[in-house]
Amino acid sequence: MSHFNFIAKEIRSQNQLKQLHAQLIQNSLHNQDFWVAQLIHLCTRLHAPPRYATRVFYLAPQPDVFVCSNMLKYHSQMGATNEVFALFDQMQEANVKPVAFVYPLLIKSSGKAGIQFHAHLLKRGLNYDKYIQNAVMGFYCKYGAIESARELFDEMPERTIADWNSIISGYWNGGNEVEAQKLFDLMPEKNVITWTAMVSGYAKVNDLESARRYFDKMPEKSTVSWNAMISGYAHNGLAEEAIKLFNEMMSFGLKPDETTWVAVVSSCSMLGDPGLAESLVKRIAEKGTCPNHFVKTALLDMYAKCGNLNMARKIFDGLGECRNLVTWNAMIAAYTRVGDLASAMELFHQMPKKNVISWNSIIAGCSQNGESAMAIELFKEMIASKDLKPDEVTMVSVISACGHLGALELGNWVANYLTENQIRLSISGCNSLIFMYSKCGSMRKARKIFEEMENRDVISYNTLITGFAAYGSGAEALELLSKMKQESMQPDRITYIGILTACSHSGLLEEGKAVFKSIKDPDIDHYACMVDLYSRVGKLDEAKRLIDNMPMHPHAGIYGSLLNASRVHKRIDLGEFTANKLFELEPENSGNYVLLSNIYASAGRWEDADRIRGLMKAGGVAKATGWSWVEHGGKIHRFVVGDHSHKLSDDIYRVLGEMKKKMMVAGYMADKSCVLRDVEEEEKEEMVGTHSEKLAVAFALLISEPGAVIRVVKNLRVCRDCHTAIKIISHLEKREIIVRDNNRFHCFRDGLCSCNDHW
DNA sequence: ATAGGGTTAG
Repeated sequence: MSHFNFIAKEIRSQNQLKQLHAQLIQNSLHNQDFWVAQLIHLCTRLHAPPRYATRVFYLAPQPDVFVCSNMLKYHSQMGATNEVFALFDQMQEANVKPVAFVYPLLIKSSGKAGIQFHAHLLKRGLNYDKYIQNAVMGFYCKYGAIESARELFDEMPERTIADWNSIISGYWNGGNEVEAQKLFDLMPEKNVITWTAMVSGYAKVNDLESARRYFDKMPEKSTVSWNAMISGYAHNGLAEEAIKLFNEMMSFGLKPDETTWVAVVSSCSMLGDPGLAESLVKRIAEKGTCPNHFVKTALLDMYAKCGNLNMARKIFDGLGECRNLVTWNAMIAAYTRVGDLASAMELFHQMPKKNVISWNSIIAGCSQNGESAMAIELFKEMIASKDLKPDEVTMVSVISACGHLGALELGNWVANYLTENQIRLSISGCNSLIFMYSKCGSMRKARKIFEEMENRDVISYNTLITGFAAYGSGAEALELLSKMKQESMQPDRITYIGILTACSHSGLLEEGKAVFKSIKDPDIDHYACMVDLYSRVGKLDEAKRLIDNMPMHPHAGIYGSLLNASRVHKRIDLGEFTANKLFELEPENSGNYVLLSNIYASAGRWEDADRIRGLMKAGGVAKATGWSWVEHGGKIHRFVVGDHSHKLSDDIYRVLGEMKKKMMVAGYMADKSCVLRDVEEEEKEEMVGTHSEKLAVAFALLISEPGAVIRVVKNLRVCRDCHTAIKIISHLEKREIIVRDNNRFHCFRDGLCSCNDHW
């Protein structure tokens, strides 16, 4: 027996555990209470799967108090509350009198019902066992009832170091740095646990300098202390620091344990460096550490973030019964990161249990992969089930989805949900609200959120500036820039892109030039904005000169502005030049062919126009599919050219027909005669009017209150024909129509559009 | 037997 006892202490992996198990069977020791208790103890230490642990438990014909207690501890560690209490009931039925140490476990497992359990213990007079007292205190700390914990602490006739440590951790738990510090200074005697609690406490409130100060001052350090410091760095995104400290730990000849590896591996995930990942895996193998499921999950995440999805999936599959919520969530996030929503969705539906992070992962995944409507549907599903409360992360994704859709009704509903459910937003949460209102064209509300924020970061400014830029409010954008300077907030490259775009959309040439001059290191995007600005105000030769003199290679976006301006100003020479550059840079973009063809057409050079159209067809260049949508009744109604899929399709076409008739009668089509020349039937159909924009506007006319503002969103640029048509509709129907395309707003009122585009 | 460190989402 002593021989096996020695072996038991050396067991470090589940495989070794199974070997020991086999040996016990050979020696017919496997069903003795002592050994069953030992095996269960090892299951707890090694996080063995529940199926195995349960099998071991049933080996004992009549489990004694130790077998039961160890099993209870196992269940407690696995968070299997039901099993903990079922076993406790069993023990009472079998008259196995629980030893004191079972009670702390029961308190831990009883969750928020622990308070009743405490009463139960008081009744039985068990309250004065020092372990139970400590456990009750720990319970109060865990659920944030720090005052009750303190009451117990103060009433204690004598306090152990463990009691001091518990109460200090309790204060750290609630982020109460001051009180934790006070008690630490008051403590008559401290141990390594006390010091480590201080390190991890400061790390928790993101004060890594103080954490490090305590870490360096510690009279002795355990592996846990090192882990606390390394994880502290990892949690705060300081991956390099974490790895540096880990190397230092190794140079002291200390042995890293699983927790160390978890922190180091997760730091490596942040860096996304596949080479580092590979060397790390090698080091883990060299050290002979057998990765537990924490390490494996961290490795899974690391492989996924370093681009090796196959390896990640292999670990996921290999984890089998050890898969938990975190593993599933990590794998789902891995798929959404590469845009594989189908696989992510499949896993999401397969997972046996979900938590807030599961929902957040899938909602954010949809939101970031262009499936905003799906993100909102999932959110509705989440709150309908009522067993999980959305948090700020959920809301940020949902708010951002509303923004992408331009769905103001939904956005307002979500904002209401925030106040009703008292979800506080941090800076980035408020930023997402600014983004949402900006994208919905509600600049007044966007500004209000901005102004009511207690603290703002550069992203707050950039988001609002970008909003004003899209809305064509150059003056407001410039005002924000000077406000930034007043408040000594440093503008970054995004700020300047926003400001220059704003100048461009408002035709503020001199202001734009001055800002451009003030940028220290303008990059290619700033040049692109300037080319756009010159182009829009009609200074095409200056735009060309800027392109010729810029210190970097121009990209497609730069020529794009100039090509469009060449069409507006009928500059065939520049149009040909820029179009040819663009055919080289992005041969599959149909827009460039269409633009050049239109330049020729407007000059009456039909043969050239046809030649370019032919070139496009020969090159197999397909037009990008455009769609438009309207928000109504909390739903998104989407349309494509010639769409008949909508429920109200017949009515929509009726309204559209009426519009067309009115337009024809009023003679609006006259100036468009050039486009109604000899074209193919299919093309004519498109030009006359079943564009997605027109269908969306017709739908909005059909369902909205008379006189109400119509809001339409288009995924691509609003096309020229539609622009003209919507102008006319706004005049005929006396309606304000706001159309948002991929980068700006067109506000149509009484036959005019707010944008400076010359079609 | 009680107290300190762990993986996932914006």
